[in-house]
Amino acid sequence: MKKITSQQQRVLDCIQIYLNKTGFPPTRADICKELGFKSPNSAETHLRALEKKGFISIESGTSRGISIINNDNKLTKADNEYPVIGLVAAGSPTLAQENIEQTINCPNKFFDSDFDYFLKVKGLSMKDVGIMEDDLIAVKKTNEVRNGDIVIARLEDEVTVKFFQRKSPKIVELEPANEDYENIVVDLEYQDFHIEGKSVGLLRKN
Amino acid sequence: MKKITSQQQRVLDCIQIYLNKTGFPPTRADICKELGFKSPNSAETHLRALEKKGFISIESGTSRGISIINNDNKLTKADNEYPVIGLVAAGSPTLAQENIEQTINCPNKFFDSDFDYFLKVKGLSMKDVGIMEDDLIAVKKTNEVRNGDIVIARLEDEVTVKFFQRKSPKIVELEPANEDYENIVVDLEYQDFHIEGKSVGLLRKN
DNA sequence: TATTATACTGTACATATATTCAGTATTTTT
DNA sequence: AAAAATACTGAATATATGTACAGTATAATA
Repeated sequence: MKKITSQQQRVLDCIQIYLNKTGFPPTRADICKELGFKSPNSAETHLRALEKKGFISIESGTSRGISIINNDNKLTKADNEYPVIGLVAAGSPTLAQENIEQTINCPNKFFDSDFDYFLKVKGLSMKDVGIMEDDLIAVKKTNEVRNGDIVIARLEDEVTVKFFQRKSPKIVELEPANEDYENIVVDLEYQDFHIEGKSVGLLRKN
Repeated sequence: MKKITSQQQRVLDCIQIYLNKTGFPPTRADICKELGFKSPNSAETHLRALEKKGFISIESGTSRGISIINNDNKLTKADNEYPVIGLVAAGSPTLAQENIEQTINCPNKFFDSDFDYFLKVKGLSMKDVGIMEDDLIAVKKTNEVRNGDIVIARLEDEVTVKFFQRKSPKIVELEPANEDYENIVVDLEYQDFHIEGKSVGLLRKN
């Protein structure tokens, strides 16, 4: 099996998550929507690369004709095995094999909304709302968030958990829940900013 | 679940077999080809009937947007319904029917220790360790607790969640995690005191 | 008995979708 | 240094597909 690139891994994860959520594979457009691509050909070329490397098979001329081949990896466990991903200082919290610390067996409808993975929290920037170090946040992958939502956001190469506040069409503010931390003002025009998802619940083991 | 007809069962089986074989659901035409129908509407009407009866779900306007709804709780044998008990100011958190607000389906080995019920938290006396109002504490019923454990204790008629500290054979201190609250010193000789259990985890829905 | 559900055929069409072509740019490999 | 792979945008198109409409016929139900 040839080496997979990080972007190709994101596409592969996207397919698996879509499958878990809906029961059928995504279209090229679905992948674009999920990962922020603007052309269906972006998804297409990634799919062809994944097919060439043996990670998926594609049925030609068939809508949603994608199937994941190597099902012995941890992503394709039983429906209710959720990966736990460490909140690393740099890079996105991808579902890449090396980022999965463990998996947790959890009912699919455990929280009020469905969700995609658990994120292990580092730091105390949200301690005033009871999010402590090593807590597990149930994250729903989406970029449809509202003001006041607790979001998992990537700013440049750093991933953080903060309150989301849209100040203007081009300005977003990330607000911590800890007086020792400052608000982060994001200028969407000049900074690389992406919403990974939002918190739909929390789990703590002690 | 309503009764399924033999033809509808054939269609349902066809979908499952197609899924196992290809990894994605069939189209109407695929079903027709497999079962010998000559009109896609034959498949369509069967699908609508299966949807109406709750066997499948169909995503409107979506190619191959069929997913089989499996209510097989045989896979989730290790799951259990755990009661959620409100933390009332007076009285013990008993498992009496009238105290159970709801139940939550949760794997038995969800937390590091087994547990007996969820306690819904009132107040903010433990906010500095991230236990907020309406959080659900997983409680293990026991009176074997150690210093520093988060315990659910009853003092006279009041139930609270606090840190446990044994000061002497007859003196116990209950310590909040909130500077606005005072430590509670308990004299076991003169006060009615009982350990209901200890916290082994926490669950929050938002 | 009237009505609804089941079980089809057959045609038609809007749109969902795969896929090709034309570009640009960067990185990796040979 | 050249070639190949990666990583995209954007437009265009053939076709794959869901789905509505028009019928026919039988069985189950109220």
